[in-house]
Amino acid sequence: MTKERNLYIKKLKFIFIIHMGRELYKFNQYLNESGLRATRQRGIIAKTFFEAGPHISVEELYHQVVEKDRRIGLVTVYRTLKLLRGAGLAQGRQFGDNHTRYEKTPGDSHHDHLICTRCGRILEFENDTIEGLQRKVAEEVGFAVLDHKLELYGICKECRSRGKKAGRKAPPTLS
Amino acid sequence: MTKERNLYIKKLKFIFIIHMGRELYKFNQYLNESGLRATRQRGIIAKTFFEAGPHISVEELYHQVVEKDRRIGLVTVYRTLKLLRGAGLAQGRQFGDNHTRYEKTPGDSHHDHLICTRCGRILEFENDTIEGLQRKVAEEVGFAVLDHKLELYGICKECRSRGKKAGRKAPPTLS
DNA sequence: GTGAATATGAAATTCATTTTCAATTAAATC
DNA sequence: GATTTAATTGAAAATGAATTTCATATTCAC
Repeated sequence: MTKERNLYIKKLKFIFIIHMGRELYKFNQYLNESGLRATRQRGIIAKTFFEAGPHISVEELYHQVVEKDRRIGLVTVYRTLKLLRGAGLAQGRQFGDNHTRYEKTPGDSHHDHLICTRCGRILEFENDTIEGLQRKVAEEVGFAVLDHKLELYGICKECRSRGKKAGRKAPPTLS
Repeated sequence: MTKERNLYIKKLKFIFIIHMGRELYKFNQYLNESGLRATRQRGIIAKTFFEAGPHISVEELYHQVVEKDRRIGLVTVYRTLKLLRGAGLAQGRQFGDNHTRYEKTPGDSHHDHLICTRCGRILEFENDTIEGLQRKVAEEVGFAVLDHKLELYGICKECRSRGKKAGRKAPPTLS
């Protein structure tokens, strides 16, 4: 009976890991390798983070987490985000509004941001030519680029057409 | 006697303004136009700022200011920097180390940054081709760019050659 | 010189984030 | 399954960059 039971438990674990998702699996791997615990709270927070839209703030993530488990504290969200950063699964970004935004670390790709200063919307883009030129610029001064940030601030398409509709009036406040 | 005296005072003011420097003059203009006072503290702080090296932190600016006038408080430095920003004469920058750096707002030009993650040195660069491509990328999605930030993080020339000299040893700590 | 209103410095406060501490809990071991 | 160890948690406290409050000082128009 014991062999069958162990086999049954192994099957359960296997199904659980498959069901978990790749990023969550990676996070658990990181925890194990680092001698850290895979707690319920960390699981919920990480899962919520990986399912969240891009550029989520701590406050927002906390709200989403609390909907799943009311006992989780804000501190634990901060701590788990720090771990996710350490695991290379999350990156913090600051777009000048005092609220750090978190996004999943891209795999092998890298993207940059267009930030609408009117409505706060954040768009992503990629351009290989720009990235190549960046590398070239850096090499000219003997600088080895490891990472970069390119942020374009302006008015998005929607706000622009909204501005036209409003005519000469002040644009709507979207604070 | 009164006419000669007024003429003499006008001459003094003229010489003072010439001696002041262009940026300081602009700051004073901004203060006047805004109905704000041109105080001794603001003058010292602004002058110190305009004479300081690029990418100065608040703490550093405060230290330099205090060497000129010990009675000036840190709060006044913050306040004056805020005014300088409002006047379009200063810009704050965050390179991810929790210390806002301030630099003079460039006239009609714009520059970007190379940041050495090892020694903290910050270099500036400009590349018109990249800027043109940025504008093009944005236009493709109907985005009107007003401002941008391009930051390249990596290892500077000096740290790279220092790394070679150190051979297999850990590079020197420059914190 | 006068006086209204801005500005200052010190202390207090705010806010995003981190640390402390007592209690809880995950996971290794038996 | 029971025990043990040490990581982890949540609440409260603390940190640090930046801002606000408040009584006093100061600028600048008249």
